[in-house]
Amino acid sequence: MEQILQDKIQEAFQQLYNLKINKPELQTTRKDFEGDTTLVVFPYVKQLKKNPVEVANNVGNFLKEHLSHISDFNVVSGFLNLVIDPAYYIDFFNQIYNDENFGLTPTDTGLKSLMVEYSSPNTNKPLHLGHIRNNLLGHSISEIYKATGKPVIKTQIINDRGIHICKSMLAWQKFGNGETPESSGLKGDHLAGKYYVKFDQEYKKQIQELIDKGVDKDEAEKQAPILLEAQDMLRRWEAKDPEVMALWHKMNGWVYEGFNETYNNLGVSFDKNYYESETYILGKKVVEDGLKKSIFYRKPDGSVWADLSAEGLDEKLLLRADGTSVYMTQDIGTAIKRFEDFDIDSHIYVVGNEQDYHFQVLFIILKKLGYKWADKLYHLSYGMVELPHGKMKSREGTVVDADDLMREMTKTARDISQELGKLEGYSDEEKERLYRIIGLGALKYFILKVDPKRTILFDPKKSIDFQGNTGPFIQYTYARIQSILRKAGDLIHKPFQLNNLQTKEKEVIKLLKAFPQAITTAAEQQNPGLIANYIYDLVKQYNSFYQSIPILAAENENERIFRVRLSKKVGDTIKNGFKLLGIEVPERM
RNA sequence: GGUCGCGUAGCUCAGCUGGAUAGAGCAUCUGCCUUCUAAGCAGACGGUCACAGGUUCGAAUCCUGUCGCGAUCACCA
Repeated sequence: MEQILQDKIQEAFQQLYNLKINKPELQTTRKDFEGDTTLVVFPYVKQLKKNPVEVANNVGNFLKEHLSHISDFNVVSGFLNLVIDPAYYIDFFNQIYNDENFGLTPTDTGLKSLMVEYSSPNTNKPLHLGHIRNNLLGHSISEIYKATGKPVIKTQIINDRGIHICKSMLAWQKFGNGETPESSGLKGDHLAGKYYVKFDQEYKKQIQELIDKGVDKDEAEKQAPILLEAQDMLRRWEAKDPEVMALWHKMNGWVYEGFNETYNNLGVSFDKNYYESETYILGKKVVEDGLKKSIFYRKPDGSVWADLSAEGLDEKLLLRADGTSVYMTQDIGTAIKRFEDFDIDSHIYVVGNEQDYHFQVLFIILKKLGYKWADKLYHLSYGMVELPHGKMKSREGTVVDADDLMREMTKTARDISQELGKLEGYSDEEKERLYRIIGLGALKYFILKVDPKRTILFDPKKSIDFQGNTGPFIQYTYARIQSILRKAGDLIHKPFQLNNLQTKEKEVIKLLKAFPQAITTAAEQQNPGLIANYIYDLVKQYNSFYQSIPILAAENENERIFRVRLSKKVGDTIKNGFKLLGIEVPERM
């Protein structure tokens, strides 16, 4: 329809004014004016040097005459408001009604795959609130891309090597007394985290002892025996000392189990894991090749650098003087390996905005190295999650743990639900499942609806609202629709004839129509919030319709059938849209 | 100091490829359960879109500058 209308408008200007115009942009008419879609004629008036009202009227008349679906029009200054015949909406609705997957493109389009990296944890401590935003964004953007027909491979890079890992291993070895997840009842990642903290405490104690003995602070920080031990352990790790390797495998195993539990609860998953311990070697090799080709250069001390001053950036270190690799080196290796391992043509990194510079540099270096996919790499950068009293600091104990938070959300959902007492006849098991769906729905929606690049303010005490623009509000609407469908019985299968629509119904259909566009735009902008806010608009519009005109109370059976069907379609769209956000939807609540 | 991002109602956020009177939710206040689920609906109150210029028929939106907040500029990851 849009297409036809645009063509016709071009034709109108051609015939009436002999003016060739670009594809005109149409916008939805503001609610306070009559009409469905609006053409702004100001841009053309300028070229024609004519009165805007006159031009708009002429074009309006032309369209009304030549297009059957334009039933009327009105002109307000330079705005031409076109009224579209209800039959058009009814036709459209009937077309999409039976398509359960309306708006979703199947993933067998033959397109090449997209790889999405997200989560990317360190193996020395559990996941926190920041990871939750990361995971939700990564998972959701993957689902959104799939919905546009692009196959997606989800991956994470597991940061399983380095001094921080040795710190928790060492502290466990020294103070752990053989503690295991089983013996302590702690999740594996929390156990590792406990000893990481233990290391830090011990380290600080030793520094203080040295300072008391008269050693100066900087020196004390370098000399503390426990730090020297950790550094020694790292050297032994790199030399593949069997004892250290055994410990490393054991503790990492615990951590992975813990992570998997968190991922499962959060509803995210990965198709392929990369381990830093496996990819950093390739990075070193590539950098050395680049050095031979003079893409990089060596400083007198032996360290290797990339000169990016031509790009307006700095010099960047790629290999230390002792030949060991840095973060950048590893990421170069990892990127190349991924494009070798998989038939992909693009790649998204979901990583916080504190690494904006890192990725800017990484992409330029890969381009310099001649990889033609380098300009198909994207950094989905997102803002920090801040707490009311400031930033999260692990040392100050102000980190919000991911597992705790999810448990807390479920508890809040339980408390509120029990207060409302709506779940009679449900088994305890069903109830618990529902509390989880609602609690996590609240959390996920709260985080995803915000533009990724913005900093989020998260107040754990107030927890999360269940009213207004929230996940549970939308879930509730879905549950109510299911209730209508149960009561409506066979009504839904009956044929019907309808010639006119209420204004609200038209609004709801317009929104349904916009669903595919919302998905495409969300994918392009890598912003799940667009879908979240789209669904909210739809639900809001639908609710206000539903309340003012009880669906099953219509006198005319045709109308009743149509309203039930419209409800079903709205329900389907909520379900499909929420799936893209990784949010479940309840049959009853 | 250089670079990047952000600044919209008391609070949390939409809107930003320039369009009509800048929108929601929370909070405060007023109505609505004999209606398919009131976790809802209708309404009221609330704004110098940080500030100052510029571009134009038209700017929250684009450009420049200023201020404020954050990130980054590591031989950490």
